[in-house]
Amino acid sequence: MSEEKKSLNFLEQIIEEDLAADLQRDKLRFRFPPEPNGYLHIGHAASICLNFGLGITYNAPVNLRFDDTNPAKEEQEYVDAIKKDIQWLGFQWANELYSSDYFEQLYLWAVQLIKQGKAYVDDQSSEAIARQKGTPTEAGVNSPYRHRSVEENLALFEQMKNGDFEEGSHILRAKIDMTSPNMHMRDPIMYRVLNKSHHRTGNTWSIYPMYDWTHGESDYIEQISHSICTLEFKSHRQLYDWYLDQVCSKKDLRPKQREFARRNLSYTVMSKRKLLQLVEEGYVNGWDDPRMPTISGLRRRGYTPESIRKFSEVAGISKRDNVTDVALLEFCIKDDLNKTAPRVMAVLNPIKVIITNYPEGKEEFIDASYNDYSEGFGSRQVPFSRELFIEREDFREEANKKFFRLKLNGEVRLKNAYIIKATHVVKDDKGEVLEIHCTYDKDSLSGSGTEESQRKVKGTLHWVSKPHAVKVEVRLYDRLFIDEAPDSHKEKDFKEFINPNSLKFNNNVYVEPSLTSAQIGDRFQFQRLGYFNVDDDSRPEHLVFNQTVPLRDSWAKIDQKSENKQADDSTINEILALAGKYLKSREDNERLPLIATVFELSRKVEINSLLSLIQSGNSNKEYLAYLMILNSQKLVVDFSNTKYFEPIDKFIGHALQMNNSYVRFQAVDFVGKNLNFKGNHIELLKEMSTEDKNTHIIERLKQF
RNA sequence: UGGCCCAUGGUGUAAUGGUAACACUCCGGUUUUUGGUGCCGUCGUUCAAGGUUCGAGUCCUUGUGGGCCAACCA
Repeated sequence: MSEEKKSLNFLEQIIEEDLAADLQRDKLRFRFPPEPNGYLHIGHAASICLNFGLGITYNAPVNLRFDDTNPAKEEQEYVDAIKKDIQWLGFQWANELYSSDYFEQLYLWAVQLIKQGKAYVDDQSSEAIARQKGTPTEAGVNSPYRHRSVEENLALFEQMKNGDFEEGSHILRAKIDMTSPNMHMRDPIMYRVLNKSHHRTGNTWSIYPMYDWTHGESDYIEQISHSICTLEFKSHRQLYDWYLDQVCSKKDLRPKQREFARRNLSYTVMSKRKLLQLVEEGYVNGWDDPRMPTISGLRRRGYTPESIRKFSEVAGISKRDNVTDVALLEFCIKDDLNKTAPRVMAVLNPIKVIITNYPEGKEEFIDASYNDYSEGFGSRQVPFSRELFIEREDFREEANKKFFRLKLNGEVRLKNAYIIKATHVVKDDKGEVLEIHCTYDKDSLSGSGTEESQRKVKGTLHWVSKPHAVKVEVRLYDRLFIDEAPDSHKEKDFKEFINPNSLKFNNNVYVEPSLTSAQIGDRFQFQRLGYFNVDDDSRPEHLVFNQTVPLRDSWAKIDQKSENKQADDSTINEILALAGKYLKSREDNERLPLIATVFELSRKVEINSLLSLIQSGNSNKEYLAYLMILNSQKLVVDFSNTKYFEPIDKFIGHALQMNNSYVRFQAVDFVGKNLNFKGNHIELLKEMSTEDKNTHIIERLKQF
């Protein structure tokens, strides 16, 4: 019975307050106002899901309004792409509208303002106007044309409209206040002369209205109750309201602008200008390149509309600057596809297996479910024969018992098929394995119900029958940038952080024959590998798959660790627990013995074990533990060796900026003991030496 | 010599004066014919200092830090 009360974001709260005050529910109306000068991206999805979501929860209309007041940048191509993306996301607008629909009304209102002495034509150059405008800290001065007569203004504006003037020679300005602390109130431009053809109005106009003059009035015309935009428009609100004051009648609804923070995603850029740069300069193959954070790129990559809507929902809405971890987006698509994608088998890096006791020329068709754990997926027939492909990574001649896969004299289950045992290998002259010879247990067929089929074998491999296999192309993607926030570095161009390995082609992939009927856009889980979809470039004779996102691979982590490292694990876990206690304890007399124990234990830890950990740690506890281990190693390890220096240096850089003062102290202490780490963080350390909140840190910094 | 906005875990968001919560990430454990999924668990000085209050993440003041504002762009 108890219904979970979902908390409202601050915009929903504003709406609820308005409803509680005097706004009638049926007056609620929203809009999504893209400028058709680029493609929609995942940041826009936040706004789309917000506005259209509001429309759904309040059963209110949502208009799609193209903000097309600048004919120089806007194109029909973008209009079409934007409409397609919104529909694909699953939303339907009440009306498709254009700011340019209101050019006539806007013009009439402008004339009215001139007549009221609230707008004037300025003949100065843009440079002169900019100079008079002042700066955020200095007031502007009035234009010499500010006090023209109404008649003269009317005549000039008429000439502007008739196309009698050159571009840039005249503008219409609102007469507000050149000394306002808000730059937007310093006689803002309402109209400029632009002798350009517009994608909708053609050559009817040679004057075009500016954003501020257009947006609020368009909201008013459409009777939008809540005009939601991003935070950089906050300072425009005063002007938005001023313009509204000029035309709003008491009996009509007066729109309200409210702002929220735009959504940023780690390891990518989100501004249209930068995305356009990536497209135009060939860093990616178009707006819908699967590496792009555009809606069209994500769609081509294999993302579902549901996953993007879910992402927008869980990422939330607020007014704080943010960089959302791309892992959250990846979680959303994996979560969706895990429930919806059929499982099939594909081998990305094939090696041949010959089952020596399987009759030559024999083939059988095994009924394999598309999803073992969920109803309704159905099944298909998968061919099995004497020669198969498995992944090269799934075989080792020798391996320890943590390796659950195929090794010589070891047994493994072939998914949906038989248990096989590797007997020997055939190699080329370079010693590379060409064939793995195996025997199979003919009574062990999956699902046959025999005692042999129920045997527990530790590993299960995916496979493809060699004579039946279909060769396809697979495209593997990695993040486009190697830096978490590539455009946050003031001194550096964001393109310096482009990942050179963001796209890999693999033309030597074998898939099961059922996939020959796959259509463009179809999504699958390639068993044990990841989620893939059929790319737009795919043809029946040459199938192309995109890797949407890989499956979690916990083996990769285990495999990286040596035997030594695994022995270290328990020690490190112990230290981690102690570090947790340390953070929790309130008294120094609790902490001191903890430190002593940690240092004692730390000497047992090998530096190599630590290296892989420090690159993934992110909690205070982990940072503190790893720093204490590092601090105990001074005598044993040569930190100047670049193999150690680089990862540790990066780690220290992060640690110095952590909120927790114990973490910062340990990091500073480490630098103090190992001065070669000072170089890259010198600015930060200088700043800390005067400004850190913690006096112990400042004291420690004074020592070096 | 400015105006405005923001500050809660590694990340993103809740808590609407009354026990700081949820999700992701990370790290453990467990289940498993996907080393996937699922399930369980570990990890917090609410930026600082004052003030108001029986009680402050929340209200006030002052700092500090970050962001936005000087296109004939939106």
